[in-house]
Amino acid sequence: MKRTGRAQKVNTEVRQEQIAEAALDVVAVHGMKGLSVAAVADRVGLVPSAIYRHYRSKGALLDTVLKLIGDRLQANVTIVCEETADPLDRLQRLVARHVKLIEENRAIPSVVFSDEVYGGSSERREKVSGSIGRYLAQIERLVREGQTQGRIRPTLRPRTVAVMILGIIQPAAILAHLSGGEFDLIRHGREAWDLLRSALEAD
Amino acid sequence: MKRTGRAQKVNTEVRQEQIAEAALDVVAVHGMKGLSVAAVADRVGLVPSAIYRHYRSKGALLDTVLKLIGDRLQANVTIVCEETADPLDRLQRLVARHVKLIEENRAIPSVVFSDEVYGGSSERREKVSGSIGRYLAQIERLVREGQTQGRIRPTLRPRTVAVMILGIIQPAAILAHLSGGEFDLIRHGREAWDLLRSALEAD
DNA sequence: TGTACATCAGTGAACGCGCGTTCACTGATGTAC
DNA sequence: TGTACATCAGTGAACGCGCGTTCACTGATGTAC
Repeated sequence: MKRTGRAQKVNTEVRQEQIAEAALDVVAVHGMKGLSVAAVADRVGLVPSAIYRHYRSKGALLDTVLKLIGDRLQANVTIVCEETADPLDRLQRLVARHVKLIEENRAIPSVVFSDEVYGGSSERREKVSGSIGRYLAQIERLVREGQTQGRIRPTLRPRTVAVMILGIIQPAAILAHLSGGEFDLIRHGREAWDLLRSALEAD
Repeated sequence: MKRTGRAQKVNTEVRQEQIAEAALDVVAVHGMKGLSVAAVADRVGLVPSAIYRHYRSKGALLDTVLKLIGDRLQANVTIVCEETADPLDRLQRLVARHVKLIEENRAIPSVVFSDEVYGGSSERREKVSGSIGRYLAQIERLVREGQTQGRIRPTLRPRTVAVMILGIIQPAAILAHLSGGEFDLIRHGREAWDLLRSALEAD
């Protein structure tokens, strides 16, 4: 990542997005500990102080990255709802997309569960909490639809099911990372969903 | 946490444990970001440099804390195996104990999934990976026992089930923390286990 | 039982590194006339 | 179409804070004789 000569001037809105993406890349490679302003700047081909032309602070950059991630999760919900009408199929596809999103973006768990969020300002924690809450609410909605249509057992609490669906993906993502890619994320997603689905389906 | 006067001299082995416990406390209250040598020393009633009489470095302290956590997880497996012989009951009790352990020790997820482990030296990551791997292996063993006894469907892959059991607890723990204790961890543990159990049981 | 010495935990001052952030300056690009 | 000026992204040096770590010193406790 050598910088040679002066960087080209680029419109702030474009740079902001470049920088946020670069931050995700840096985390994917070097982990949250490696997420320094210098590293991000380097990746974009800028000097560290240049970052401050586009973000008020490192925290503001982090907030943007978090929003980016939240938006992508939300987008998946929209997409699967367009792909199929069947609630169980929607859930199945959502799991698959979530797994794929994390596979292609190894940085996501690191960022979302980082100390900066997890132990940081209550404001940032509340924002992430809200983001996850909205995602869960969408899943619950799908579950309820399935119950209305008699496809999912009506005695199940939608929230419990929604959190269990997160539970298919999250530990798997962490194991995949810790084990250095030895763990088969996609396979687990498929098998765990099949198992959960059999428990959800109405007789 | 005022220190008044010189601290009492205490045997190293005792101090080491005090310090490790103090570290867990500090993380529980202030998160991983708040885990400084100074904060830990303060909690024990020592001066920061005194920590180095008992640990070679902050990293060595962290390793001890990780071992402490790993040991407590392992202990739960031993206990539930003594409490009952039925594989499904063992698993159920293990889930309950795991949930309780995290409820009483909010620091655990913060430490285990911290950047220091997650993005840190591969050596530390491998140690934690091994710890979790061993825990999973124990759960798999219980699942296999259940299958041998015809209580659990033989077509299920033990590893998938084991990871799903982690998946009951882990996202719940994170939600509980992020939402500021609004999320009912124990209730989720119970309901999610009931749902999973119905999917596991042989007809 | 008393004395001299070794050991070892605790102390406080100081160091140094990493890193986020600031600031005066540069130079390119767009705009007004 | 050309000139003067304003705007704004990029630069590099410097600052300062937090924090892990070191080190010479202290003083209590245990041990040898």
